[in-house]
Amino acid sequence: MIQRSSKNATIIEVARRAGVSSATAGRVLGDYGYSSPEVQEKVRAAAAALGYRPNRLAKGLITGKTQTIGVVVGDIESPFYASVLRGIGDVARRGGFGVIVTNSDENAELEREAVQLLLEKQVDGLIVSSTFADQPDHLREAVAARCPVVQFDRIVAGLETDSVVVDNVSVTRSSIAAMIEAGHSRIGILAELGPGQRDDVGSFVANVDLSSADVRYHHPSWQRLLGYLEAHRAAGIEPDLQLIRRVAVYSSEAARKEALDLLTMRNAPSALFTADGVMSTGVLEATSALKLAIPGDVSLLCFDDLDWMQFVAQGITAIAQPAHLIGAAGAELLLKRLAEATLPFEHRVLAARVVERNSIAVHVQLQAGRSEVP
Amino acid sequence: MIQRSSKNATIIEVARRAGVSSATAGRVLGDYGYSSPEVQEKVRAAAAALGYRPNRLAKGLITGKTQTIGVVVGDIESPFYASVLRGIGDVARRGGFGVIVTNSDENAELEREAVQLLLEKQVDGLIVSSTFADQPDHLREAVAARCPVVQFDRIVAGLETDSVVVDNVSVTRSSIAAMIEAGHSRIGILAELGPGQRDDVGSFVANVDLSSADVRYHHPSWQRLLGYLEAHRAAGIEPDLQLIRRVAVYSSEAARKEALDLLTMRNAPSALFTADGVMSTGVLEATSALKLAIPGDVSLLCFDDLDWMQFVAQGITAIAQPAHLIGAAGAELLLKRLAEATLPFEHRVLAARVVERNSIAVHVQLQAGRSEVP
DNA sequence: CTGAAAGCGCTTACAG
DNA sequence: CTGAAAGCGCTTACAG
Repeated sequence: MIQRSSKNATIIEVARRAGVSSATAGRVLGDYGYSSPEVQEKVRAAAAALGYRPNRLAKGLITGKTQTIGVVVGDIESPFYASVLRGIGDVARRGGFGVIVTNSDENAELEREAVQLLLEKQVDGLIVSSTFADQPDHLREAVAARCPVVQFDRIVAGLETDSVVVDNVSVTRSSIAAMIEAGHSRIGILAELGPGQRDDVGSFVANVDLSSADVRYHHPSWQRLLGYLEAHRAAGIEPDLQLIRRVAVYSSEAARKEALDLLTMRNAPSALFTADGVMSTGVLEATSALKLAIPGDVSLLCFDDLDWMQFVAQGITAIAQPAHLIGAAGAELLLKRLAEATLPFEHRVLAARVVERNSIAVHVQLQAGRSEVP
Repeated sequence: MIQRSSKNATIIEVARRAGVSSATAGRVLGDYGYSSPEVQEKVRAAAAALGYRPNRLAKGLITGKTQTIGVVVGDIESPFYASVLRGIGDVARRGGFGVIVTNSDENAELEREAVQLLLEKQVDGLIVSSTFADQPDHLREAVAARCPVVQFDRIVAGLETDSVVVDNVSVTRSSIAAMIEAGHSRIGILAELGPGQRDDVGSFVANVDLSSADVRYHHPSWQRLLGYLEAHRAAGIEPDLQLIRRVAVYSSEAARKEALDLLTMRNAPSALFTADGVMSTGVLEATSALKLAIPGDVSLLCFDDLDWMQFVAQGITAIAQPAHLIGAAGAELLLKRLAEATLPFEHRVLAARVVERNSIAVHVQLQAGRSEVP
């Protein structure tokens, strides 16, 4: 009969009931050290009778391991982060780890507080999409405290951590190349291009070294711009700065305005590339206001970190980040490092998938030419 | 100068450096008991110099409080649960709590393991959407171990817990009433109606006591059927069992088949009510296959626990659960109980919102009549 | 207001 | 293979 008392039985009580020392009871219950089969049976019986439940706090205090991963995301409500968390959670469960999740709201101070809390809770490792560009002191502290960190989506330079990102440059390059091949020569790009770069777009376009390793530290939307530029240069098309729209803030309202301006300009683009889901939403609002059909009047290719399914449902080609895999890969890297601290740091690059409706290839779906804007 | 050593300083080292006892250092750092201003200053300086970071494991072990909430959801990737988690996370942060999140995949065994893990980690309380109908032993154990539980979305009967749910019956009743008022007399309903009821639909319809308090323990889709029934009875319409479709599984594929059958039956309904987002997806696939317009040929009202925005974007009226508020309310209830264990248990019922595009009212948007099915 | 001592529930050397 | 003792990093009575 399992005892359902209010306070949980301890190893000492189990030991007393089994007639052994607490060290021995600990060995069989904690599954370490040696113990004879007879003793094991007695202890387990006593534990079951008392409804013994191990206290992981005490174990963590003594072993220095809590079997807990701390995660910092921008906003758990965003489909991208939710999916990443799913991937993390699956791998963590298999490894017997718990996951503490915190939202940073992409806010520096909240991120710092979150990391602090997680370190105080003695997490074994941290998986973070950091909002910091220059001052990642809190992450340095974590590393210094021997708490391994895995970065994903965005990478802060100069930290000794593993990382997982999507190959933004190459997947954008090949997708834009397909648009060009389909007959588009004037392709607009709408991207946040917010943080992480001091340059204005013009000097970025003029000066960026496409072969530099620093590209990995650019924020995703800048990397996507890079892929856009590479595709144009490969095709011998000089990119028109008028077609490159920096929305600067992560807001569909701002994107809508920029898109309206882009679509009604003289010599308007025949196709649009949006660097993320919020930008896409802005474009859809703009085309709806202008009564333009998509696809048809305008071809749209959407790099989506939000809910790409809704775009695909509308016949729009979307580049879907493997968000679930990002999380799983991050957690795998972390668990690997927890198992063996001496591994060299790993920078894992995942390929995004191009997703289309009815399996129509990108270059088929895209059409050159569009009707006049009213 | 902050020391960045690999192992963290303890209260004992801070005390030594400050020239006080560890008890005193603990008092000022832990913000409890008395200490003179001079001592406080010395201790704080020493702590800063050593880069002291409190170990919450040790504190938790001794106080019995970890400042951690455990949450069990079906799937963090679902927009409904993600939003609930956002609400929980916000309230938890304000209260200085961390949140450990686990996915049950609506699987009994995984849910049991998750709760077990959370209890071993000594969470202060649990917020759970349980998949269990009859055997919530794991939740009983939690309550017995003085770990307060808050249930949401679905409620298991017979547990001494707080709970937060949406008022499924009344919001469905009034929405269906609006459909009836708009001229629909044959309204189809597509609902999972899976777990939690032994009855078949016919005997449920015949026997259910609408005024019974047990209604709160029905699963959401059964409650929504109840609202559907109430609206019909209030309007003096005898519900046609042919129009009530039990999909039984939570699958859009199954919903699509059922919807196809419903829409092509003799005397087909002029309007459809779908009890959740997966059912809605199935209906949209079916109407698309039949080349029916929505709204127009068919009026659709969707009770959505998934991403209602995409339905609204298509001009469909949706009933949106206040998922964010569900989470916040759940966390608030929990924190309240943690502060004062003797409160009576609370069953909080939130009203869902009816969301429409362009503020068109439900009864305007719904139109009677539909074209023939090919 | 401060300190010495005990203890939270475990695990870890170290003897036997 | 088992037990007595020490200790993880804190907090809590209890004296002073």
